[in-house]
Amino acid sequence: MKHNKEGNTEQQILEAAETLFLEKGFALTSTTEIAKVAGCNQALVHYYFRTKENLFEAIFEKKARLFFSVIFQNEGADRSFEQRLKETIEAHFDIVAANSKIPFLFINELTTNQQRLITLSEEFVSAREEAFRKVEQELQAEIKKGTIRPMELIDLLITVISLNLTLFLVKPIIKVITNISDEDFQKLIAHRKQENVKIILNSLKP
Amino acid sequence: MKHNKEGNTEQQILEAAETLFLEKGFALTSTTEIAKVAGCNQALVHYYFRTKENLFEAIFEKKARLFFSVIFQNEGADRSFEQRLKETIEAHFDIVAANSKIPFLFINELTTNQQRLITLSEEFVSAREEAFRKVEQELQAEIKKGTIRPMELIDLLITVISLNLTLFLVKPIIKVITNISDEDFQKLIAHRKQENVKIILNSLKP
DNA sequence: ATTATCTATAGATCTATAGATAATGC
DNA sequence: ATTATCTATAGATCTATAGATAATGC
Repeated sequence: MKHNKEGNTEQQILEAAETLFLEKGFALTSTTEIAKVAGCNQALVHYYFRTKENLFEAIFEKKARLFFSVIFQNEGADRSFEQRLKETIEAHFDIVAANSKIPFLFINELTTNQQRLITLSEEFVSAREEAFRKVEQELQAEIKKGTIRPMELIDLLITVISLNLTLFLVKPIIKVITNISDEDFQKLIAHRKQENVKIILNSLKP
Repeated sequence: MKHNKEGNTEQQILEAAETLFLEKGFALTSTTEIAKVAGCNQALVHYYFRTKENLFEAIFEKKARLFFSVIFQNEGADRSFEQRLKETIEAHFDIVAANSKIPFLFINELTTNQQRLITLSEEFVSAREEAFRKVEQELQAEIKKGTIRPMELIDLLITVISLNLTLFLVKPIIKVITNISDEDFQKLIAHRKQENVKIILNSLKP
Protein backbone atom coordinates (compact mmCIF):
# COMPACT_ATOMS: atom_id res chain seq x y z
CA MET A 1 0.00 0.00 0.00
CA LYS A 2 1.11 3.50 -0.81
CA HIS A 3 -0.49 6.92 -0.42
CA ASN A 4 -3.60 5.93 1.50
CA LYS A 5 -3.42 7.79 4.76
CA GLU A 6 -6.48 7.15 6.89
CA GLY A 7 -7.20 3.45 6.32
CA ASN A 8 -6.94 2.21 2.80
CA THR A 9 -9.21 3.42 0.05
CA GLU A 10 -10.18 -0.03 -1.09
CA GLN A 11 -11.59 -0.74 2.35
CA GLN A 12 -13.53 2.51 2.38
CA ILE A 13 -15.02 1.70 -1.00
CA LEU A 14 -16.07 -1.71 0.30
CA GLU A 15 -17.72 -0.16 3.33
CA ALA A 16 -19.52 2.50 1.32
CA ALA A 17 -20.70 -0.12 -1.15
CA GLU A 18 -21.96 -2.37 1.63
CA THR A 19 -23.98 0.43 3.19
CA LEU A 20 -25.52 1.49 -0.10
CA PHE A 21 -26.18 -1.95 -1.55
CA LEU A 22 -27.89 -3.02 1.67
CA GLU A 23 -29.93 0.15 1.71
CA LYS A 24 -31.08 0.29 -1.90
CA GLY A 25 -29.98 -2.84 -3.71
CA PHE A 26 -27.73 -3.24 -6.73
CA ALA A 27 -29.79 -1.43 -9.35
CA LEU A 28 -30.39 1.79 -7.44
CA THR A 29 -26.80 2.18 -6.28
CA SER A 30 -24.34 3.87 -8.64
CA THR A 31 -20.56 3.71 -8.54
CA THR A 32 -20.66 7.50 -8.52
CA GLU A 33 -22.55 7.43 -5.24
CA ILE A 34 -20.30 4.76 -3.76
CA ALA A 35 -17.28 6.92 -4.56
CA LYS A 36 -18.90 9.93 -2.96
CA VAL A 37 -19.63 8.06 0.29
CA ALA A 38 -16.16 6.48 0.25
CA GLY A 39 -14.69 9.96 -0.16
CA CYS A 40 -12.85 9.21 -3.37
CA ASN A 41 -13.07 9.51 -7.08
CA GLN A 42 -15.53 7.47 -9.15
CA ALA A 43 -12.74 6.05 -11.31
CA LEU A 44 -11.12 4.55 -8.23
CA VAL A 45 -14.07 2.29 -7.62
CA HIS A 46 -13.41 0.75 -11.02
CA TYR A 47 -9.66 0.79 -10.48
CA TYR A 48 -10.02 -1.51 -7.47
CA PHE A 49 -12.95 -3.67 -8.54
CA ARG A 50 -13.12 -3.13 -12.31
CA THR A 51 -16.90 -3.60 -12.46
CA LYS A 52 -19.81 -2.71 -10.21
CA GLU A 53 -20.86 -6.35 -10.45
CA ASN A 54 -17.51 -7.53 -9.02
CA LEU A 55 -17.82 -5.15 -6.12
CA PHE A 56 -21.34 -6.30 -5.44
CA GLU A 57 -20.43 -9.96 -5.50
CA ALA A 58 -17.61 -9.45 -3.01
CA ILE A 59 -20.13 -8.07 -0.53
CA PHE A 60 -22.96 -10.40 -1.38
CA GLU A 61 -20.90 -13.53 -0.90
CA LYS A 62 -19.56 -12.34 2.43
CA LYS A 63 -23.11 -11.78 3.64
CA ALA A 64 -24.27 -15.13 2.31
CA ARG A 65 -21.57 -16.94 4.26
CA LEU A 66 -22.48 -15.12 7.44
CA PHE A 67 -26.14 -15.80 6.94
CA PHE A 68 -25.97 -19.51 6.25
CA SER A 69 -23.22 -20.30 8.72
CA VAL A 70 -25.71 -20.58 11.57
CA ILE A 71 -28.23 -22.76 9.77
CA PHE A 72 -25.56 -25.13 8.59
CA GLN A 73 -23.86 -25.73 11.89
CA ASN A 74 -25.53 -28.28 14.08
CA GLU A 75 -23.34 -29.62 16.82
CA GLY A 76 -23.55 -31.40 20.17
CA ALA A 77 -25.43 -34.54 21.10
CA ASP A 78 -25.38 -33.57 24.77
CA ARG A 79 -28.67 -31.67 24.50
CA SER A 80 -32.09 -32.75 23.30
CA PHE A 81 -33.21 -32.16 19.74
CA GLU A 82 -35.73 -29.62 20.96
CA GLN A 83 -33.13 -27.75 22.98
CA ARG A 84 -30.71 -27.62 20.04
CA LEU A 85 -33.47 -26.51 17.71
CA LYS A 86 -34.38 -23.73 20.12
CA GLU A 87 -30.77 -22.59 20.19
CA THR A 88 -30.49 -22.68 16.40
CA ILE A 89 -33.66 -20.63 15.98
CA GLU A 90 -32.38 -18.07 18.48
CA ALA A 91 -28.90 -17.92 16.94
CA HIS A 92 -30.41 -17.51 13.47
CA PHE A 93 -32.74 -14.80 14.71
CA ASP A 94 -29.83 -12.98 16.34
CA ILE A 95 -27.75 -13.05 13.17
CA VAL A 96 -30.64 -11.68 11.16
CA ALA A 97 -31.34 -9.02 13.81
CA ALA A 98 -27.70 -7.94 13.77
CA ASN A 99 -27.78 -7.74 9.97
CA SER A 100 -31.33 -6.67 9.51
CA LYS A 101 -30.93 -5.51 5.93
CA ILE A 102 -29.68 -8.84 4.64
CA PRO A 103 -33.13 -10.35 4.12
CA PHE A 104 -34.07 -7.50 1.81
CA LEU A 105 -30.81 -7.75 -0.10
CA PHE A 106 -31.22 -11.48 -0.59
CA ILE A 107 -34.82 -11.48 -1.69
CA ASN A 108 -34.26 -8.51 -3.93
CA GLU A 109 -31.12 -9.67 -5.71
CA LEU A 110 -31.94 -13.37 -5.91
CA THR A 111 -35.37 -12.61 -7.33
CA THR A 112 -34.23 -10.12 -9.95
CA ASN A 113 -31.03 -11.86 -10.96
CA GLN A 114 -31.39 -15.54 -11.79
CA GLN A 115 -27.67 -15.94 -12.45
CA ARG A 116 -26.76 -14.69 -9.00
CA LEU A 117 -29.11 -17.28 -7.52
CA ILE A 118 -27.69 -20.14 -9.57
CA THR A 119 -24.12 -19.23 -8.65
CA LEU A 120 -24.95 -18.97 -4.96
CA SER A 121 -26.89 -22.20 -5.01
CA GLU A 122 -24.04 -24.13 -6.61
CA GLU A 123 -21.55 -22.69 -4.19
CA PHE A 124 -23.41 -23.93 -1.14
CA VAL A 125 -24.73 -27.15 -2.59
CA SER A 126 -22.44 -29.57 -0.75
CA ALA A 127 -22.57 -27.82 2.62
CA ARG A 128 -26.33 -27.66 2.30
CA GLU A 129 -26.87 -31.30 1.40
CA GLU A 130 -24.63 -32.50 4.18
CA ALA A 131 -26.34 -30.38 6.81
CA PHE A 132 -29.78 -31.30 5.52
CA ARG A 133 -29.14 -35.02 5.53
CA LYS A 134 -27.98 -34.96 9.13
CA VAL A 135 -30.86 -32.86 10.45
CA GLU A 136 -33.40 -34.81 8.41
CA GLN A 137 -32.25 -38.03 10.09
CA GLU A 138 -32.49 -36.50 13.52
CA LEU A 139 -35.95 -35.14 12.77
CA GLN A 140 -37.24 -38.47 11.52
CA ALA A 141 -35.78 -40.19 14.58
CA GLU A 142 -37.74 -37.83 16.82
CA ILE A 143 -40.90 -38.49 14.84
CA LYS A 144 -40.37 -42.23 15.28
CA LYS A 145 -39.97 -41.69 19.01
CA GLY A 146 -43.27 -39.85 18.93
CA THR A 147 -41.93 -36.58 20.36
CA ILE A 148 -42.68 -34.71 17.13
CA ARG A 149 -45.65 -35.04 14.75
CA PRO A 150 -44.91 -36.44 11.28
CA MET A 151 -43.49 -33.73 9.00
CA GLU A 152 -40.80 -33.00 6.45
CA LEU A 153 -37.68 -30.98 7.19
CA ILE A 154 -38.63 -28.50 4.46
CA ASP A 155 -41.74 -27.60 6.45
CA LEU A 156 -39.80 -26.84 9.58
CA LEU A 157 -37.31 -24.85 7.54
CA ILE A 158 -39.95 -22.75 5.80
CA THR A 159 -41.60 -21.98 9.12
CA VAL A 160 -38.34 -20.90 10.74
CA ILE A 161 -37.26 -18.78 7.80
CA SER A 162 -40.69 -17.19 7.46
CA LEU A 163 -40.91 -16.18 11.09
CA ASN A 164 -37.28 -15.13 11.49
CA LEU A 165 -36.93 -13.03 8.34
CA THR A 166 -40.22 -11.24 7.93
CA LEU A 167 -40.04 -8.92 10.92
CA PHE A 168 -36.89 -7.41 9.42
CA LEU A 169 -38.21 -7.41 5.88
CA VAL A 170 -41.18 -5.34 6.96
CA LYS A 171 -39.25 -3.24 9.45
CA PRO A 172 -39.31 -0.06 7.30
CA ILE A 173 -43.03 -0.57 6.72
CA ILE A 174 -43.84 -1.14 10.39
CA LYS A 175 -41.81 1.92 11.34
CA VAL A 176 -43.79 4.23 9.09
CA ILE A 177 -47.22 2.73 9.69
CA THR A 178 -47.05 2.40 13.46
CA ASN A 179 -44.65 5.28 14.05
CA ILE A 180 -42.92 3.06 16.60
CA SER A 181 -39.80 4.40 18.38
CA ASP A 182 -36.40 2.74 17.96
CA GLU A 183 -36.52 1.71 21.59
CA ASP A 184 -39.94 0.11 21.25
CA PHE A 185 -38.87 -1.64 18.07
CA GLN A 186 -35.96 -3.15 19.98
CA LYS A 187 -38.46 -4.44 22.53
CA LEU A 188 -40.59 -5.85 19.72
CA ILE A 189 -37.54 -7.66 18.35
CA ALA A 190 -36.73 -9.23 21.71
CA HIS A 191 -40.36 -10.20 22.12
CA ARG A 192 -40.67 -11.74 18.65
CA LYS A 193 -37.56 -13.82 19.21
CA GLN A 194 -39.23 -15.59 22.13
CA GLU A 195 -42.54 -15.65 20.29
CA ASN A 196 -40.98 -17.34 17.25
CA VAL A 197 -39.35 -20.03 19.39
CA LYS A 198 -42.65 -20.64 21.13
CA ILE A 199 -44.65 -20.83 17.91
CA ILE A 200 -42.20 -23.17 16.22
CA LEU A 201 -41.74 -25.56 19.14
CA ASN A 202 -45.51 -25.58 19.58
CA SER A 203 -46.00 -26.46 15.94
CA LEU A 204 -43.95 -29.64 16.33
CA LYS A 205 -46.07 -31.18 19.04
CA PRO A 206 -47.79 -34.41 18.04
CA MET B 1 -61.37 5.88 -28.71
CA LYS B 2 -60.06 5.99 -32.25
CA HIS B 3 -57.58 3.92 -34.21
CA ASN B 4 -56.91 1.19 -31.67
CA LYS B 5 -58.02 -2.02 -33.35
CA GLU B 6 -57.26 -5.02 -31.14
CA GLY B 7 -58.20 -3.80 -27.66
CA ASN B 8 -56.98 -0.38 -26.73
CA THR B 9 -53.35 0.49 -26.50
CA GLU B 10 -53.63 2.05 -23.07
CA GLN B 11 -54.84 -1.26 -21.70
CA GLN B 12 -51.99 -3.14 -23.35
CA ILE B 13 -49.49 -0.74 -21.88
CA LEU B 14 -51.01 -1.29 -18.44
CA GLU B 15 -50.80 -5.04 -18.82
CA ALA B 16 -47.22 -4.99 -20.06
CA ALA B 17 -46.25 -2.66 -17.24
CA GLU B 18 -47.91 -4.88 -14.66
CA THR B 19 -46.07 -7.96 -15.88
CA LEU B 20 -42.70 -6.22 -15.93
CA PHE B 21 -43.03 -4.27 -12.69
CA LEU B 22 -44.08 -7.42 -10.84
CA GLU B 23 -41.21 -9.34 -12.39
CA LYS B 24 -38.38 -6.88 -11.88
CA GLY B 25 -39.59 -3.93 -9.88
CA PHE B 26 -39.69 -0.25 -10.76
CA ALA B 27 -35.99 0.46 -11.16
CA LEU B 28 -35.15 -2.39 -13.53
CA THR B 29 -38.11 -1.84 -15.83
CA SER B 30 -37.77 0.77 -18.58
CA THR B 31 -40.54 2.45 -20.51
CA THR B 32 -38.76 1.25 -23.64
CA GLU B 33 -39.25 -2.34 -22.54
CA ILE B 34 -42.87 -1.75 -21.54
CA ALA B 35 -43.56 -0.36 -25.00
CA LYS B 36 -41.90 -3.36 -26.61
CA VAL B 37 -44.03 -5.83 -24.67
CA ALA B 38 -47.16 -3.75 -25.26
CA GLY B 39 -46.36 -3.78 -28.98
CA CYS B 40 -46.23 -0.05 -29.35
CA ASN B 41 -43.93 2.87 -29.48
CA GLN B 42 -42.03 4.11 -26.42
CA ALA B 43 -43.46 7.62 -26.77
CA LEU B 44 -46.97 6.23 -26.41
CA VAL B 45 -46.25 5.06 -22.89
CA HIS B 46 -45.58 8.67 -21.98
CA TYR B 47 -48.50 9.91 -24.07
CA TYR B 48 -50.92 7.91 -21.95
CA PHE B 49 -49.27 8.14 -18.53
CA ARG B 50 -46.85 11.05 -18.88
CA THR B 51 -44.34 9.60 -16.43
CA LYS B 52 -43.10 6.12 -15.57
CA GLU B 53 -43.89 6.95 -11.96
CA ASN B 54 -47.57 7.62 -12.80
CA LEU B 55 -47.85 4.34 -14.62
CA PHE B 56 -46.28 2.50 -11.73
CA GLU B 57 -48.56 4.08 -9.17
CA ALA B 58 -51.66 3.13 -11.13
CA ILE B 59 -50.62 -0.52 -10.89
CA PHE B 60 -49.23 -0.38 -7.40
CA GLU B 61 -52.38 1.09 -5.92
CA LYS B 62 -54.60 -1.44 -7.64
CA LYS B 63 -52.51 -4.25 -6.17
CA ALA B 64 -52.50 -2.66 -2.73
CA ARG B 65 -56.29 -2.52 -2.70
CA LEU B 66 -56.55 -6.13 -3.73
CA PHE B 67 -54.04 -7.18 -1.16
CA PHE B 68 -55.48 -5.42 1.85
CA SER B 69 -59.12 -5.98 0.99
CA VAL B 70 -59.07 -9.43 2.59
CA ILE B 71 -57.35 -8.43 5.80
CA PHE B 72 -59.65 -5.49 6.30
CA GLN B 73 -62.92 -7.30 5.87
CA ASN B 74 -64.13 -9.13 8.90
CA GLU B 75 -67.78 -10.02 8.85
CA GLY B 76 -70.27 -12.37 10.38
CA ALA B 77 -70.95 -13.06 14.04
CA ASP B 78 -72.53 -16.40 13.20
CA ARG B 79 -69.25 -18.27 13.46
CA SER B 80 -66.67 -18.50 16.24
CA PHE B 81 -63.66 -16.19 16.36
CA GLU B 82 -61.40 -19.14 15.63
CA GLN B 83 -63.47 -20.19 12.63
CA ARG B 84 -63.47 -16.68 11.19
CA LEU B 85 -59.74 -16.32 11.81
CA LYS B 86 -59.16 -19.59 9.97
CA GLU B 87 -61.18 -18.33 7.02
CA THR B 88 -59.36 -15.01 6.98
CA ILE B 89 -55.97 -16.72 7.01
CA GLU B 90 -57.04 -18.99 4.16
CA ALA B 91 -58.54 -16.16 2.12
CA HIS B 92 -55.42 -14.08 2.60
CA PHE B 93 -53.21 -16.98 1.64
CA ASP B 94 -55.30 -17.56 -1.50
CA ILE B 95 -55.07 -13.94 -2.56
CA VAL B 96 -51.31 -14.01 -2.12
CA ALA B 97 -51.04 -17.32 -3.96
CA ALA B 98 -53.06 -15.95 -6.88
CA ASN B 99 -50.83 -12.86 -6.99
CA SER B 100 -47.61 -14.43 -5.91
CA LYS B 101 -45.40 -11.61 -7.10
CA ILE B 102 -47.11 -8.96 -5.02
CA PRO B 103 -45.09 -9.65 -1.85
CA PHE B 104 -41.87 -9.00 -3.72
CA LEU B 105 -43.21 -5.83 -5.30
CA PHE B 106 -44.39 -4.51 -1.95
CA ILE B 107 -41.26 -5.23 0.02
CA ASN B 108 -39.06 -3.99 -2.78
CA GLU B 109 -40.83 -0.72 -3.53
CA LEU B 110 -41.83 0.18 0.00
CA THR B 111 -38.31 -0.42 1.26
CA THR B 112 -36.53 1.55 -1.45
CA ASN B 113 -39.01 4.38 -1.76
CA GLN B 114 -39.97 6.02 1.51
CA GLN B 115 -42.41 8.40 -0.19
CA ARG B 116 -44.37 5.54 -1.73
CA LEU B 117 -44.71 4.01 1.73
CA ILE B 118 -45.90 7.23 3.33
CA THR B 119 -48.48 7.82 0.61
CA LEU B 120 -49.82 4.28 0.85
CA SER B 121 -49.90 4.40 4.62
CA GLU B 122 -51.91 7.62 4.66
CA GLU B 123 -54.32 6.31 2.09
CA PHE B 124 -55.26 3.28 4.15
CA VAL B 125 -55.01 4.86 7.56
CA SER B 126 -58.74 5.10 8.29
CA ALA B 127 -59.69 1.67 6.91
CA ARG B 128 -56.82 0.18 8.85
CA GLU B 129 -57.64 1.77 12.17
CA GLU B 130 -61.27 0.84 11.94
CA ALA B 131 -60.55 -2.79 11.13
CA PHE B 132 -57.86 -3.00 13.79
CA ARG B 133 -60.03 -1.59 16.52
CA LYS B 134 -62.77 -4.09 15.85
CA VAL B 135 -60.52 -7.15 15.68
CA GLU B 136 -58.53 -6.01 18.69
CA GLN B 137 -61.74 -5.92 20.74
CA GLU B 138 -62.75 -9.37 19.60
CA LEU B 139 -59.31 -10.71 20.37
CA GLN B 140 -59.25 -9.27 23.87
CA ALA B 141 -62.74 -10.65 24.50
CA GLU B 142 -61.51 -14.13 23.58
CA ILE B 143 -58.53 -13.70 25.90
CA LYS B 144 -60.86 -12.71 28.72
CA LYS B 145 -62.95 -15.81 28.04
CA GLY B 146 -59.73 -17.81 28.33
CA THR B 147 -59.94 -19.38 24.87
CA ILE B 148 -56.77 -17.58 23.71
CA ARG B 149 -53.56 -16.86 25.62
CA PRO B 150 -52.82 -13.20 26.39
CA MET B 151 -51.30 -11.46 23.38
CA GLU B 152 -51.45 -8.30 21.27
CA LEU B 153 -53.10 -8.11 17.86
CA ILE B 154 -49.80 -7.00 16.32
CA ASP B 155 -48.29 -10.36 17.29
CA LEU B 156 -51.01 -12.32 15.57
CA LEU B 157 -50.71 -10.07 12.54
CA ILE B 158 -46.95 -10.45 12.26
CA THR B 159 -47.27 -14.21 12.51
CA VAL B 160 -49.94 -14.40 9.81
CA ILE B 161 -48.10 -12.07 7.45
CA SER B 162 -44.78 -13.86 8.01
CA LEU B 163 -46.17 -17.29 7.26
CA ASN B 164 -48.44 -16.28 4.41
CA LEU B 165 -45.98 -14.11 2.47
CA THR B 166 -42.65 -15.81 2.78
CA LEU B 167 -43.34 -18.92 0.73
CA PHE B 168 -44.02 -16.68 -2.25
CA LEU B 169 -41.17 -14.32 -1.53
CA VAL B 170 -38.72 -17.20 -1.62
CA LYS B 171 -40.48 -19.04 -4.45
CA PRO B 172 -37.81 -18.25 -7.08
CA ILE B 173 -35.12 -19.30 -4.61
CA ILE B 174 -36.82 -22.57 -3.69
CA LYS B 175 -37.37 -23.35 -7.37
CA VAL B 176 -33.70 -23.08 -8.21
CA ILE B 177 -32.31 -24.69 -5.07
CA THR B 178 -34.65 -27.68 -4.88
CA ASN B 179 -35.33 -27.93 -8.62
CA ILE B 180 -38.96 -28.61 -7.72
CA SER B 181 -41.49 -29.05 -10.54
CA ASP B 182 -44.39 -26.64 -11.02
CA GLU B 183 -46.78 -29.42 -10.09
CA ASP B 184 -44.94 -30.22 -6.88
CA PHE B 185 -44.73 -26.57 -6.00
CA GLN B 186 -48.52 -26.36 -6.33
CA LYS B 187 -48.75 -29.24 -3.89
CA LEU B 188 -46.37 -27.46 -1.54
CA ILE B 189 -48.57 -24.37 -1.70
CA ALA B 190 -51.71 -26.34 -0.84
CA HIS B 191 -49.86 -28.06 1.96
CA ARG B 192 -48.45 -24.85 3.41
CA LYS B 193 -51.88 -23.26 3.46
CA GLN B 194 -53.13 -25.92 5.84
CA GLU B 195 -49.85 -25.89 7.71
CA ASN B 196 -50.04 -22.12 8.27
CA VAL B 197 -53.57 -22.35 9.62
CA LYS B 198 -52.52 -25.15 11.94
CA ILE B 199 -49.43 -23.31 13.20
CA ILE B 200 -51.29 -20.07 13.82
CA LEU B 201 -54.32 -21.58 15.56
CA ASN B 202 -51.96 -23.68 17.64
CA SER B 203 -50.01 -20.59 18.65
CA LEU B 204 -53.12 -19.03 20.18
CA LYS B 205 -53.86 -21.80 22.64
CA PRO B 206 -53.60 -20.77 26.28
C1' DA C 1 -61.16 19.03 -35.39
C1' DT C 2 -59.50 15.79 -32.36
C1' DT C 3 -57.15 11.89 -30.89
C1' DA C 4 -53.61 8.36 -31.62
C1' DT C 5 -49.35 7.12 -33.32
C1' DC C 6 -44.72 7.68 -34.97
C1' DT C 7 -39.84 9.59 -35.56
C1' DA C 8 -36.29 12.12 -33.66
C1' DT C 9 -33.86 14.03 -30.16
C1' DA C 10 -32.52 16.77 -25.88
C1' DG C 11 -30.74 16.16 -21.55
C1' DA C 12 -29.59 13.43 -17.71
C1' DT C 13 -27.71 9.54 -15.98
C1' DC C 14 -24.35 5.82 -15.42
C1' DT C 15 -20.41 2.43 -16.27
C1' DA C 16 -16.01 1.82 -17.70
C1' DT C 17 -11.62 3.17 -19.50
C1' DA C 18 -7.71 6.07 -21.34
C1' DG C 19 -4.24 8.93 -20.13
C1' DA C 20 -2.05 12.41 -17.12
C1' DT C 21 -0.19 13.34 -12.57
C1' DA C 22 1.21 12.51 -7.92
C1' DA C 23 2.93 9.72 -4.22
C1' DT C 24 5.62 5.99 -2.54
C1' DG C 25 9.29 2.18 -2.21
C1' DC C 26 13.53 0.52 -3.76
C1' DA D 1 9.57 1.79 -11.26
C1' DT D 2 5.28 0.98 -9.40
C1' DT D 3 1.06 2.00 -7.39
C1' DA D 4 -2.62 5.27 -6.39
C1' DT D 5 -5.23 9.01 -7.67
C1' DC D 6 -7.34 12.34 -10.67
C1' DT D 7 -9.59 14.50 -14.94
C1' DA D 8 -11.95 13.77 -18.99
C1' DT D 9 -14.70 11.35 -21.92
C1' DA D 10 -16.72 7.57 -24.94
C1' DG D 11 -20.61 4.92 -25.38
C1' DA D 12 -24.75 3.08 -23.71
C1' DT D 13 -28.77 3.67 -21.52
C1' DC D 14 -33.16 5.86 -20.21
C1' DT D 15 -37.01 9.39 -19.53
C1' DA D 16 -39.62 12.77 -21.45
C1' DT D 17 -41.08 15.90 -25.00
C1' DA D 18 -41.52 18.31 -29.56
C1' DG D 19 -43.30 18.04 -33.84
C1' DA D 20 -44.91 15.48 -37.95
C1' DT D 21 -48.28 12.24 -39.72
C1' DA D 22 -52.17 9.19 -39.76
C1' DA D 23 -56.67 7.75 -38.36
C1' DT D 24 -61.20 8.68 -36.69
C1' DG D 25 -65.72 11.24 -35.46
C1' DC D 26 -68.60 14.94 -36.38
